[in-house]
Amino acid sequence: MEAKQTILVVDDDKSIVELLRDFLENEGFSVKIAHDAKRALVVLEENAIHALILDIMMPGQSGFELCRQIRAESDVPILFLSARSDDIDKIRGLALGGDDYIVKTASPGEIVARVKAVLRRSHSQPKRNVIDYDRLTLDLSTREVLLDGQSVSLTPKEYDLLRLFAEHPKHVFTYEQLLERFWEGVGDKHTVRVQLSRLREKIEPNPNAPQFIKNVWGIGYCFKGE
Amino acid sequence: MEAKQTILVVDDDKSIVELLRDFLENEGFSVKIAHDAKRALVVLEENAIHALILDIMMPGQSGFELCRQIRAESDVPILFLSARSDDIDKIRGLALGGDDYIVKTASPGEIVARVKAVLRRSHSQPKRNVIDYDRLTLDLSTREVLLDGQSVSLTPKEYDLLRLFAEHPKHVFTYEQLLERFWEGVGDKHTVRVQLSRLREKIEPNPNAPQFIKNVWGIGYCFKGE
DNA sequence: CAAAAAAGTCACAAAACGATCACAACATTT
DNA sequence: AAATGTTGTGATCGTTTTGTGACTTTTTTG
Repeated sequence: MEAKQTILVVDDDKSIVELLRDFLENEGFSVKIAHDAKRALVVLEENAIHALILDIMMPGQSGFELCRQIRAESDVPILFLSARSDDIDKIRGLALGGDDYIVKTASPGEIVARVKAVLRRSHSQPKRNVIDYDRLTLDLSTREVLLDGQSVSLTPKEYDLLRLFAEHPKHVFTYEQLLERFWEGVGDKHTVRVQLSRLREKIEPNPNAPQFIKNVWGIGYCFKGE
Repeated sequence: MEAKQTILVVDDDKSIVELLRDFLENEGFSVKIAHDAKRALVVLEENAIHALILDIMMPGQSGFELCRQIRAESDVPILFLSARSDDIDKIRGLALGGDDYIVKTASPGEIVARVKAVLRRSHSQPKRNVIDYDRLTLDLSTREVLLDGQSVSLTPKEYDLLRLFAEHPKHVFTYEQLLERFWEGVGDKHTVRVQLSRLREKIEPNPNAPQFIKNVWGIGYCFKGE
């Protein structure tokens, strides 16, 4: 007794778009098409879109940039589409807010399954804006951070960093990725270290033996959520 | 049923580039051009490239060096292009990460066939980010290494070495190749031995009788994955 | 079997890396 | 404009990693 769900497919490659449209319509989805980022935003505005499939590589504005723009306003599930699966590690590292990642060579069945999976997730969990670990809690809507129930006041950069880490536990972020994301690519590893040192000072029960933000030698940092 | 694949051709010789472009476009590939290494990296960054054709001899940075740089971040198939066929023997075994080698005098048909072959190979193996042997597991995205399920902490160099070996089981790497790849060509065989000794200490169940990294007398080392 | 060459191990020093402090530059608020 | 808070840079110190030399063990060869 469900209404038809609408998926927006964004890719400049028409053959891929057609392919995906076939798969998805066969499974009972309604499909909208956009061939570039600008058009995608328009379609998104004018239709009730339940999920997006987004090509990373597109002429003009990239899928990355588009994702960021969409995320600024909406939490609609986004699936990234990439030609090469080794891109996917890089994308995960960038933590752009994609909900899943598909390789273009994936089978029709797999693609449809992934789409259904993110839809299921987004339905059952109508947006969680609190990240909760044993002792540490982030409220994403108010930017409030609690350590053992006590409010901790973080600067903007500290909070943004912590949020990225807390949203991706166990993932190793390289210095380069962090610089890319928080310092527009210009800057020094040292800057990252100092910033994280200050963050630890505030959120680590014992900053000398960090529990949450761990260093990975020669590479970068990683968040451990128990 | 497949999307257009994009090939990046890197060669300073414009006539060769044009020739290759014609061949490949005739076969339905999309072709990008770069005349030097620097430009190639930019193009690679900005486009979804499915394979590279790389001239070995180029002014400035050589094809070797470029290949190494690319391999540091990606597993995109690389075909080397050389004027003389006797160069090619030298290149093979250098373990630079090239996937095939073409002589410049090869026929259009052969070149296209080679390109298609590497593409097929790279597709059928959708690039795993976990390398799994019976007792040893590498997670390429988190750089985590497990021995019998137990986490092993490796230094950056140890991990990089292990990864190379684990990715190319049964392949014999000479001291020279290892020095070339991990020590920028400067260094001593002794350094390699010590480094591998330390690595064995950590990953070999019995370091006195190595199971994974075996020595090849007088030549170098080799990884046995059962 | 002995000598030579290659490989392995250990210990120590040099180099690279990470954490922290202090201070200056910059932005924000009042 | 002063006060306050935030962020980047330089200096310093402790830690981890890595290269080198001395020494031992193993393998090859005559």
